[in-house]
Amino acid sequence: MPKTLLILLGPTGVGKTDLSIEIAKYFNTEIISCDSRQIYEEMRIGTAVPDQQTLQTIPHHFIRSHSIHNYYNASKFEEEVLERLELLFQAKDVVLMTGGSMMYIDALCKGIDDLPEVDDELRKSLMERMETEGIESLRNELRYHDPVYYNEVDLRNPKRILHALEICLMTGKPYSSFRINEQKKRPFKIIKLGLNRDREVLYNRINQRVDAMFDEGLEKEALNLYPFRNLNSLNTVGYRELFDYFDGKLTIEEAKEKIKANSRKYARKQLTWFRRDSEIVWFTPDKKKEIIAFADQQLME
RNA sequence: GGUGCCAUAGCUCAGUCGGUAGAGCAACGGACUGAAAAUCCGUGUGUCCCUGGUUCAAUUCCAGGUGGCACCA
Repeated sequence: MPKTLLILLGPTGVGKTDLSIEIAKYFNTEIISCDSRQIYEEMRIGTAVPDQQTLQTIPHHFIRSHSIHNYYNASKFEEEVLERLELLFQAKDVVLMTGGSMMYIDALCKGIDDLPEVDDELRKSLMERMETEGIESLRNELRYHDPVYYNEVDLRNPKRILHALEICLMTGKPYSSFRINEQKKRPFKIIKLGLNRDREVLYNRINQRVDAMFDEGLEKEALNLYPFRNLNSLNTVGYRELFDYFDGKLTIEEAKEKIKANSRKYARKQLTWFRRDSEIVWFTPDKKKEIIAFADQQLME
C-alpha cells in the first residue's frame, strides 16, 4: 500500500477541525495542521486553535509550534512538513493534513521554487523606499533588472514588486530566472477532500464563532500582543481590527463587526483559490460516512 | 383622532429644476511561488411604497391610500 497524505481543506469556519478528528481516528493516524496562523504559539483564541482536549485526543503537528517573532513562509512550511511526513510515514500508511492556507497546501503538494532567503536589512530599506519614493520608483528599477517579470506582474501590487526586486538585488540575477515553476514529485499519494456548505450557514457559523472568541477573551489576547502589532504574523484577521480599536480608530463594536466581515471575506477568497484546483473532491461536512468511504476507496487504487 | 415629516440597492442614505438613478458598508467574482488570515484587481444586484391624475414623458409634480417617525390631543 502506497503512503498517502489525505488533505482536508475548506474555508474558515466550515467545520474542518471536528471532521479531521473523526477521520484521524478512523485511520488511526496523526494530524498535520496547514494553517499559517495557528502555527504561531502566541495566538490561540483568534486563530481558532482546537481546544486542549481535542489536541490530546489526536497528536497534532505545526500547531503553536513557531514564534511570531521568527520569519516564516510557505517554503519553510514545505520543507518542515516534508521532513515530518517522512518520519510519520515510517509508522503510518496514512497521514491527515488539515487546514485552509491555500498557498501552504500548494507549496507542499506541488513544491515551490528555490529562492535565496531575503536579507532583513534589504527588505527594510526597500520598504522605506516604497514609503518615501512611491511604488513607481521601485517599478522602474524592477523593469531595469527584470523586464520579463515586469511584463507579467501586477504592477499595482506593492508586495509583488518589492519581493521581485529584493531577489534581483540580492542575487544579481532577474527574479524571473528563479521562477521555473517546476511541479515537484512527492514520494506519497495525495488525496484532496474539500469541505463546503451553504453560504448563509457558513456565514452564520463564522459570525457566531467571532462572538464566542470575544466571550473567551480575544480582546485580552490581542492586548497582550499589541506591542508586536507591526509583525507580519500579527497582520491577522481578529487581531489587526482590535489593534485599531486600541489605537482609537474603531469602537469595540465596530472592531467586532469588522472581524466578522473580514473573516467572511477570507472564506470567500479561500473558495476562489480552491475552485480552480480540479483535484479537490467536494463534500458537505455532514457527509462524514461518504467522506471516509471515499478516502478508503481512493487508498486502494 | 389632528398636524407635520419621511418612504429610492440587503443596510444607512444621496439625487433627479420631469427624460427610468448613485455613494459608503454589506454582497458577488477574479488574480496569486517566500508577508498568503498577506497583497492586488473587478462587478450595482433596483416595481425609486401602492393607486389614480396632469404630461409626449412621472421615481421626481398633484390627490388619495398604506406604512413609519415626531409633535398635539
